[in-house]
Amino acid sequence: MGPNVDRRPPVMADVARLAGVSHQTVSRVLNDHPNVRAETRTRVMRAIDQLGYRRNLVARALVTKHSRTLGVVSFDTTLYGPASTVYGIEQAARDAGYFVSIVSLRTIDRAGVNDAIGYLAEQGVDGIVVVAPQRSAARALDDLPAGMPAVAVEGWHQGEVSVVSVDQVEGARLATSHLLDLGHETVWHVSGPADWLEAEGRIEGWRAVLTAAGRPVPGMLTGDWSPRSGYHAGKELAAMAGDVTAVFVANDQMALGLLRAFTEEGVKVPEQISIVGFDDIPESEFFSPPLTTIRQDFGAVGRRSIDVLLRQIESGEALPHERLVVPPQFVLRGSTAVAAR
Amino acid sequence: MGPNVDRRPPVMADVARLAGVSHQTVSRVLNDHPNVRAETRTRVMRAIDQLGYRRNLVARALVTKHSRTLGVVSFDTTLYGPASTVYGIEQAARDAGYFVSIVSLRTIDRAGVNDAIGYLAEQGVDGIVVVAPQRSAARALDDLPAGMPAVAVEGWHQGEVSVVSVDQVEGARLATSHLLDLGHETVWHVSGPADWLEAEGRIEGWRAVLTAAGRPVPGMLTGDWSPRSGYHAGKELAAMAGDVTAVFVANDQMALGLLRAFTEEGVKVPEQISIVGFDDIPESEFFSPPLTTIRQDFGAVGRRSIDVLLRQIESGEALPHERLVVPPQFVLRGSTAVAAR
DNA sequence: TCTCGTGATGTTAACGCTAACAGAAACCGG
DNA sequence: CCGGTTTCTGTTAGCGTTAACATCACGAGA
Repeated sequence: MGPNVDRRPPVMADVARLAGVSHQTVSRVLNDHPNVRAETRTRVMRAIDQLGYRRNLVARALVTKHSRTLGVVSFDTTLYGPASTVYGIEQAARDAGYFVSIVSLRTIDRAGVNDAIGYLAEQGVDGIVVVAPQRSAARALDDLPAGMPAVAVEGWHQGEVSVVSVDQVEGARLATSHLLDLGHETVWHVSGPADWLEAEGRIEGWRAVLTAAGRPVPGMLTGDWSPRSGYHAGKELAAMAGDVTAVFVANDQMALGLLRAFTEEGVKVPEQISIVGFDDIPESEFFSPPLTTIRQDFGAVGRRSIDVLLRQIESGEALPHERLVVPPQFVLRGSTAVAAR
Repeated sequence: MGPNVDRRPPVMADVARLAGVSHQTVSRVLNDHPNVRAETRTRVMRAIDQLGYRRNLVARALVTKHSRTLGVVSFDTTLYGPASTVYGIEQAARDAGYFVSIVSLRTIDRAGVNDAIGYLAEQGVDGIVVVAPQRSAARALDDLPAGMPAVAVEGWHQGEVSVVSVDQVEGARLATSHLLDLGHETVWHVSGPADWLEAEGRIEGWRAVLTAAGRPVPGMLTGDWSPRSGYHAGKELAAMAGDVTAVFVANDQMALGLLRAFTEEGVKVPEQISIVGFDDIPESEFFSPPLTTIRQDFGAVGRRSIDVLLRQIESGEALPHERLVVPPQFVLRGSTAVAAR
């Protein structure tokens, strides 16, 4: 057989031998070190692609102490919100030259988040993004490994890490005010599950607007984000037909469930009841009627969180904790109308 | 200050010193080597959590040549299908003790997929899953680094890798046959974009059933998976009202667009036109009317692909290429009805 | 001409871990 | 009670890279 009998992938020393230089010179070429003669550089480059050499980032990470990998801990990345956020994170990270290692938790609790963070730390990530939309999960950030740069997304504002999130309270304000402006006496709310920070923020904003306007605050229905739970809430609301004229639903999927229930019960939207959702999922525009909703810019959240994290990593120091808020946007469509009188 | 002045994280040697053993013994404890005295083991364990020691998997990977990390290359993980598949992959991988490093491509072409695979290879992943739903992307698998275990998901059946996918052709058959069984003369089709393997499979199954039944094959409309493109297709179809009585739409999101267009044009579903979708996204059950569709078990696809990949990795050999097919499932709901006569 | 700085390269020593071998202690049957 | 096996532990040598320092050649300024 020929000279390369072994199928072992080439290493730096092989390239060096072929190019007639030392392995350190090869390293310098690869890392764009300035002090390399142009001719030497091309000779090395030629050797590199003659051998099909790829550098071993594991070995590199061992000596530099930087893996250029970021860890992401998330929850049910099947949902539109988390999926979009993680996508934004991944894009931003890759643009900055970082890899992303993901752990998607099935259930989200402090222990689970802690384990995930632990694994990622062992694996040598340079920093961690935790998408922690639940209070219990957010608390896990209190016991991060010392010195590990981290950022929370949609998390809690208190504690030892920076947080990036959409302004949920403001979004709920926009939704509720819009309905009040249309002349509705008050606005009902179908909320997300307890313990979810987003659900809490939306409740807070909704309640604040009603209170400020001196309106009665109706009892609240609680769902679990799923269309099915929205459907059940819709059935209840339909039974109270006359009383209810406006509903702010904590996400678009539940709003779809409401729409379905109302259709079945012969309640007309927006003629009898106005509905505002939250998220602006791609489907919302094509509901019947098209859904008025609050858009969250998940991509921006992902990008901002990587900004914050990389600033921490690259400074090497423990920077003061920031709280970045991405504004939500009101999207007017066909599910809301002036209150009937 | 006390004895640990430096904030450098502890290494194996520190544990060894504290436990009064050699670092190798610590390694043996960590790797569950059988030949360690019980008492020594507990002494080491005590030292480990006294110091808060975590092993450095980078160093470990350098010597073992295994990172226990899998690479995943995917495309637009914001869509329900890819998101669910990636979720399934991640779950299965973690259950098997592997990490997952993800690259989400913005646009999917051969060069992009190749780059992604290259990065992952440098990073030292033990194997790669490519979610390659487009012909062009699937072709990138032809030039994988030699000896790199890999599996394609929703990919092409030909070439040098194993493939796991849902049986698209069969799904389309189920949809089309159902409509024919209801007495419709023929079935129209709104397909996915050209070059997508799933779109092609669905067209093939649809056409096969019509041909086999001796029915005319109507002209086909082409969308891009988005609700909006379905909406446009719906407008066209509505204009041909009398002629069209049944439509098989290549995914649920486009079906939603059709539904919206039909509502606007006063076309009643299912009374005037029956519709079958594809995917069974969580929203479909709450469309108006609830959508009859074909369910894809994305989770199963993810799990099977990890099975195949790990078998390759752990055997260490180039196994024969498999083609695993996950059956689709017909879901009857309210958007289809017996043909009007 | 001599020195000194600078640029280009080479040499050596880590990084933190596991593999491979070596040695010591304990156990066994004849 | 002795050779041989088994069980436990230690020592040494890498894995493939970069950092730090050493070396060498060359040209500029005195």
